[in-house]
Amino acid sequence: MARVSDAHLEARRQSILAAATKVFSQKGISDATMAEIASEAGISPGAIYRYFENKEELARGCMNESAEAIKLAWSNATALETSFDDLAALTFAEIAKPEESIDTQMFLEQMLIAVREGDDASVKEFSDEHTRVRAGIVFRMRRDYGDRLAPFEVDRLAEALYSFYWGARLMKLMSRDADPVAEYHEVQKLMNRAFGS
Amino acid sequence: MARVSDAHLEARRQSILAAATKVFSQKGISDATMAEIASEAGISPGAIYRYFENKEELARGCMNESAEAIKLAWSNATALETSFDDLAALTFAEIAKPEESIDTQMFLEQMLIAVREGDDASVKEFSDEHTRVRAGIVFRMRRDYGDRLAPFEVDRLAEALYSFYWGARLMKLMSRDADPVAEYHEVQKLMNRAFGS
Amino acid sequence: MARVSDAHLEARRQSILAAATKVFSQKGISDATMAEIASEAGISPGAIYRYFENKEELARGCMNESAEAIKLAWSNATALETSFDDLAALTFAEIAKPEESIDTQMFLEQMLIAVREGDDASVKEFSDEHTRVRAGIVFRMRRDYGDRLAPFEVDRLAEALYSFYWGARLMKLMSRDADPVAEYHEVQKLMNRAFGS
Amino acid sequence: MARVSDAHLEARRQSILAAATKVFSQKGISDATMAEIASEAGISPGAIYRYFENKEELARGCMNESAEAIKLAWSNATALETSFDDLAALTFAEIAKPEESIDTQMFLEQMLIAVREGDDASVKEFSDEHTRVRAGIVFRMRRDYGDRLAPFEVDRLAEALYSFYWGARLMKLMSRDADPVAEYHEVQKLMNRAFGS
DNA sequence: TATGAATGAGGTTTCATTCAT
DNA sequence: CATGAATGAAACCTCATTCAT
Repeated sequence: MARVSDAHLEARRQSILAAATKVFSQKGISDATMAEIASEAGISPGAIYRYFENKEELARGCMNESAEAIKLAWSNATALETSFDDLAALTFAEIAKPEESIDTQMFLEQMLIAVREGDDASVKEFSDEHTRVRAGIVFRMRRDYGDRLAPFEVDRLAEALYSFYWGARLMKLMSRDADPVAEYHEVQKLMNRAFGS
Repeated sequence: MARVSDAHLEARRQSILAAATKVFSQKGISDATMAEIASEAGISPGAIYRYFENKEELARGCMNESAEAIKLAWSNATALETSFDDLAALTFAEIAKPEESIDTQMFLEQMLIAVREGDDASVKEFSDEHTRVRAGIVFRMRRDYGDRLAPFEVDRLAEALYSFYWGARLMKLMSRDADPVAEYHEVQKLMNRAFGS
Repeated sequence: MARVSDAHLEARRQSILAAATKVFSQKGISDATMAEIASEAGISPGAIYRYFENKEELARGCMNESAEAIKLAWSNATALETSFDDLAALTFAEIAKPEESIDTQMFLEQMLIAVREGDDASVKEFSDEHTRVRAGIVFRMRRDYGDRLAPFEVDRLAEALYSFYWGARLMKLMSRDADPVAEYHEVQKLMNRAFGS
Repeated sequence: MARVSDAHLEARRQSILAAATKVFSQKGISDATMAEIASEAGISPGAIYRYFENKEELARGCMNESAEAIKLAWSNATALETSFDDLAALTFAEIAKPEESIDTQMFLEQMLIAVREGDDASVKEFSDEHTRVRAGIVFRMRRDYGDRLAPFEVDRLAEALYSFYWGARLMKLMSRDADPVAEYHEVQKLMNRAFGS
């Protein structure tokens, strides 16, 4: 079965990742078994090890690539023309999607592991990403609201908004009734009135 | 000998819970071992089973009892005289304390487990508690801000504030630089301006 | 089954070592399985790990303690009054015993492993022991043969005799017909004539 | 295409054997992997199976072919004109070469396996070879020393010398400081004096 | 009632071997 | 003929739980 195309290999890698993500989010990383992931992926346990060094690396590979677009947009990299408000609305709309739950779970679990183990490198990775996103928030707020932000410490306000974002993800994970879009709508009103509009 | 025994038993139960909470939050529930918890509690592994049916029940027993005071205060049960703003300030000050991290971790892990396992009973427990706290927020906001809340859907606003609270806990867990008190201060300004004050 | 006497524990440790030695010498260290050793010792696989960190340490624990007496005797430590010739005769008589085979096998295997892995610490341990024994040979030869050794480099002669000793063990391992005692008898004659008697 | 193919095949077979010998002596037969041997040989794991039935046969194929010349010389087959002393000196000089270590290791490991497994056929093969070499020693000693050997049981003396030879190989394996040539030099003096000369 | 030695199922990982390409 | 991806049977080791003391 040698000399399989690179595309085939990549496809298999992805199918393992998909299977792993599914099983990890159902059982948790520790309690998920490689055998179950293999079975879910339709291969043998040993085969996984041609694609991933070990369980830990497989788990790392499952890390949230999905919300990549949103993260990129905020990180100043793209979507510079989009208004703060539009991008925020889009972001909270994204959370509301049910498929986001798995990513939220994976993120939380990986984050908990990193925090527990004092894995500073991983924690810093999370942290840096947050910093970039918050910088994007600050940039857009200043651009869109200008002097009206004068009474605020914009950095901390951005931090609060980012906290709100993650909290909303968390609440959505726990409760189907949570409505991130509606929540943001109220915060939006709050800001509009506070900034004078 | 009954009552003395009972006191003893309860004390030991608590010491096991304390040890378990410490170890669980360091290693995660799955990776923590009963032997390590026993050693931390200064007893033998076998003894734990006199107090808890098994590891799972022990983990359940570790559920965050600590922020009980704050939760009670919001749940309308007490502190009725305290203003929304004061109670909120107090609440965010509480998060900032380093010892809160362990509770945050325990909560997140237990919540993740409940979500994964589709353990609706546990999820509902979390949910109900959130509902009570949100009701407390709504009650205090209405009382303190009255008509000025007219443009808002207060329930959703309370939901947003509660999301913000949890998000702030999450951020604090990941980063020592996170400053929940400062974050809330900005949100406070936001509300003051939005509600006219 | 707690609070077992230290004697009981030590007895179990010894029975594990005996079982391991048997299985290791039958299958080789790599191919022996912990399950088989456990079964041979009449316990469960897990129990072994209360007595030995892992398979490697167990193998180390099996190292030849049996010929200890002979080694000590040569190492100048004791038996100072015994003549070179008597001690040598005793030593080769020891090799001839069938139970020595297992020790020879264990020694060779452990030595091969150490050499392969470049485990200098272990190799040095073997080496140091050899050095001590050779020093004992030299000491006794000088004492017993005095000036008659003048034409010889006694250190190298001792080295040769020690090589001969190990070679005789090796031959005995491979062939039941090998007769270390008879071999030594010829060497003895060689020495007697060479040293003038 | 037959003959060209055959040459090719034989060349590849030899390169696999060389690779296997190297890896086996580094890791031990059990711990060496077919993948590593293949990689060392510059081919794919699957290809090995065209040349060798399985790992065991490959290991058997690695058996010491190197010291063949020396073994042949002693086995009376050739070098009949060489004196005992010259051939012995040559033999011990050979051991001193560093590349001999690998053969010594391979021999010991294979021998250990044969002994363990009660593989009488293999053990007999070793044994027969030893018998042939010892016969060569006896032949040459009688020829060169004649009546002066009268006081000795020449067969056992030859056995002792052969043991010494293997012991010297063993010592050289363990210690760079071992000096088989110097060892033999002392034994030579021993014999010269013992045999009168 | 507490102890801690023992159990044994089960998890991760390795690797000889096969076989589709 | 060669390749190397895949298999799947074990192996080592862990640890929740039990129970004799």
